[in-house]
Amino acid sequence: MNTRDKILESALHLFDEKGYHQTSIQEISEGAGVSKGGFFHYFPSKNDILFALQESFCIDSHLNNIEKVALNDDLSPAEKLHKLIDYEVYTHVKNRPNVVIFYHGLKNLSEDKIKIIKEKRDRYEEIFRKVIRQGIERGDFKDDFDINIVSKALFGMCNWTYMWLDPEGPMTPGQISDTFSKLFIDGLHKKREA
Amino acid sequence: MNTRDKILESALHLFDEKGYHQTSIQEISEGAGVSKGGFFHYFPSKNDILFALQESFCIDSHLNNIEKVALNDDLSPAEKLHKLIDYEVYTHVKNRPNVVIFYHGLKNLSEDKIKIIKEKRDRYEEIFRKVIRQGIERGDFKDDFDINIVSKALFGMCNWTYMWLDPEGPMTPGQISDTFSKLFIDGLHKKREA
Amino acid sequence: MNTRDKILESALHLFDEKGYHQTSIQEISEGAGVSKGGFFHYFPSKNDILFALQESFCIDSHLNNIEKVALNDDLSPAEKLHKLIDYEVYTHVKNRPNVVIFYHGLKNLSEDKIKIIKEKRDRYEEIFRKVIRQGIERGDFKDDFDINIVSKALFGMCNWTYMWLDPEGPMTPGQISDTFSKLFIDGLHKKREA
Amino acid sequence: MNTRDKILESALHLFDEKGYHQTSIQEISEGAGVSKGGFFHYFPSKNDILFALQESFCIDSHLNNIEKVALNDDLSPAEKLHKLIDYEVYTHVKNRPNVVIFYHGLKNLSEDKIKIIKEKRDRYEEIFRKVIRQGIERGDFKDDFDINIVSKALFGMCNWTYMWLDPEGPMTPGQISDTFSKLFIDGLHKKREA
DNA sequence: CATGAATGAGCTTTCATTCAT
DNA sequence: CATGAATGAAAGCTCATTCAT
Repeated sequence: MNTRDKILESALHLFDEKGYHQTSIQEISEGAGVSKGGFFHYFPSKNDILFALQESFCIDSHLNNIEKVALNDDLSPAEKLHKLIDYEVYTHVKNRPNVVIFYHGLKNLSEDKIKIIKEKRDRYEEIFRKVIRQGIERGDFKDDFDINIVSKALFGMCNWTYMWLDPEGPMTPGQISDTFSKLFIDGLHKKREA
Repeated sequence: MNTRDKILESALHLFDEKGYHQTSIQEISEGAGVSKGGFFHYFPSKNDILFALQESFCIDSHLNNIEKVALNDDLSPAEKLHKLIDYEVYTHVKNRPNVVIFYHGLKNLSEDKIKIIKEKRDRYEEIFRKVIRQGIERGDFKDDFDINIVSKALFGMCNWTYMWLDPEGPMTPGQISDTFSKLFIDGLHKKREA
Repeated sequence: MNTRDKILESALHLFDEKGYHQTSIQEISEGAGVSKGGFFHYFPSKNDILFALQESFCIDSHLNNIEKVALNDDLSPAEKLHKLIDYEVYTHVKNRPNVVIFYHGLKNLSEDKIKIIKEKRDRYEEIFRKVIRQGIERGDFKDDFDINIVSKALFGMCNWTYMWLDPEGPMTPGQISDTFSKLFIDGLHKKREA
Repeated sequence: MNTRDKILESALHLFDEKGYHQTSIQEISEGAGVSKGGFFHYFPSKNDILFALQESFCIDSHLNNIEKVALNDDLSPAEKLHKLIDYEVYTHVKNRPNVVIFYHGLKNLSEDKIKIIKEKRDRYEEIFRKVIRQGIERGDFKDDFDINIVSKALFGMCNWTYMWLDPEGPMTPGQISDTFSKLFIDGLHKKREA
């Protein structure tokens, strides 16, 4: 691994553990085995490394992955949603540090960088909303919901995992996303009237 | 309002806006109309004010309020849950600054203080879990769920609101908690087989 | 002398000796017998102390002093000029550090502060120009000169002293300003044709 | 232009614009189109480039040029002085950056280098003093002046131009040196008694 | 010749905290 | 009670310089 990546990795874990502002460049450098001056050889400022981390995580590959699911019309909306929830929970568990930074480091970026990240985030959410919309239009899902609130509910359920889920613990992402899916999709489905 | 409370309020809003570490005692003092030296008359350290805020929010009144609902056996588990979700969303919207500090300021406290807060938080969650358990035992709710995951899903849905809900915006807490309740409780209910 | 003044004095002499940028706040503080933190108790930034020095020197008392000479019509323009040159040289020799900062520290100030200082400087020069103009109008001085160039020549002659005059050396300000006056005023006077 | 000269030129203009200490080797290198490492191939340290600039300007050609004037005995002392003042003002206007560095960069050199430069500067001034001495000895100039003060007055007048003269402005060096010459030489001449 | 990675010392500034008054 | 002077540690960052390639 090259020095630049060592610095990125060191920063990633420290930002996750202690937060952006509580992490000093001193610590990042030490963690990467470089001098403080060395840090600035690769990143013009502390803020830039935060942005680099945001970008490296919220890469388009994630968007592509979920888009592929959303466009696969061999699947029903409910099945799509199940897969998306799987993907979401799995990604969160496997990339906890990135997720924490993604959601809580945003406010430490400059206006224009925030805009860039927020746009990507919104394109991401839109894919979920679209699938829910499909389910409603097909008559599978209840039609008296505000799609926006529903999607926020879904993201809350999934994203909150980083607050309580111990990646070293016994629960697997699969168990969790199964429960989430059943709960959420059943909640969404129209009741089958007797 | 006495000086101590003025300091607490000033700190509360600054911690919410800028975060604990990004807020200086200088600013807190100015916001409260005291000198920097004055601050230390009321709180032995910056950290103590954070703890004071945590305690003042997670006071037992909240616990009492939701316990009263949980113990009111005129209500079915589903009805109880609806009321609890209402309470949760409403509390979050009306006390956003406290909530933010409650969830994200925790890591800035010392070990022993963290323990005190976490215990209260767990007693709170236990009330929700108990109601869900009642619903399962009564045969209303599905019985193939891990209660812990279900309650985490519920809290995620509700707590995440502070990440997206604009208290000045057009959506009312009522709208949101209604959607959340319907979604969640329907998801929980056993399907009525045809 | 109070702490603030000690800091100002320490800075004044260091800025003179080594220049603004080559002087660290560390050194200023040490020279004043304060901690580095103490410096910032009195001045919000390094730049502010430079401005404070500029202002404390280019106070209006200087302007008033030379204006009094310029307006005293018991004196001929030549006599006024002699007195002004005396004042100029004397002030420069007695306040060398201030003068150096006044002329060479200007570029380190922010735009708006530069403007404030430059205005005062121009009001100062205008008084000299006015006296020269009087001499021309009275027919004492040559009338084929650009007053602006003449006044710049005068200031060059006088101000350059800080580059070569050793205040501890044997030459007195009086000697120097006498030579300057005779040289300059004779050069200005119309030749008495034979 | 070879790389070494490109570096020198880049440094010259940056030192003039921003001062020696405010200019980084980074900037000099960029301005010259070399890498930072490349800089150190041509100059062992930042200070050496300053000295190189001093030397390259205060080269002996200037000394030779004015010496030629001083030794040309077809000219009267007054005529010599006029030509010297012309040369001085013209050189200053055409080489402002060098002049600034020459006068204000001196303090950033080491003791021994300062000595070398100061000696050259003094040989330069001595030529002016010699011409003034000739004028006195020939009975043209007043004999009650300290030659040293007079020559400093002359240099002050001429050198100060870099503080106020805009090379892009409307005034030509010729206009200025004419005024300076008339002013100074008339001031120096004995009055023609009626 | 030339590069750019890497260093270490130093800079300005912030800030929680102490303490004499 | 309350102030504000004063401190010391640490922060983010700059920069001249060295050196392996």
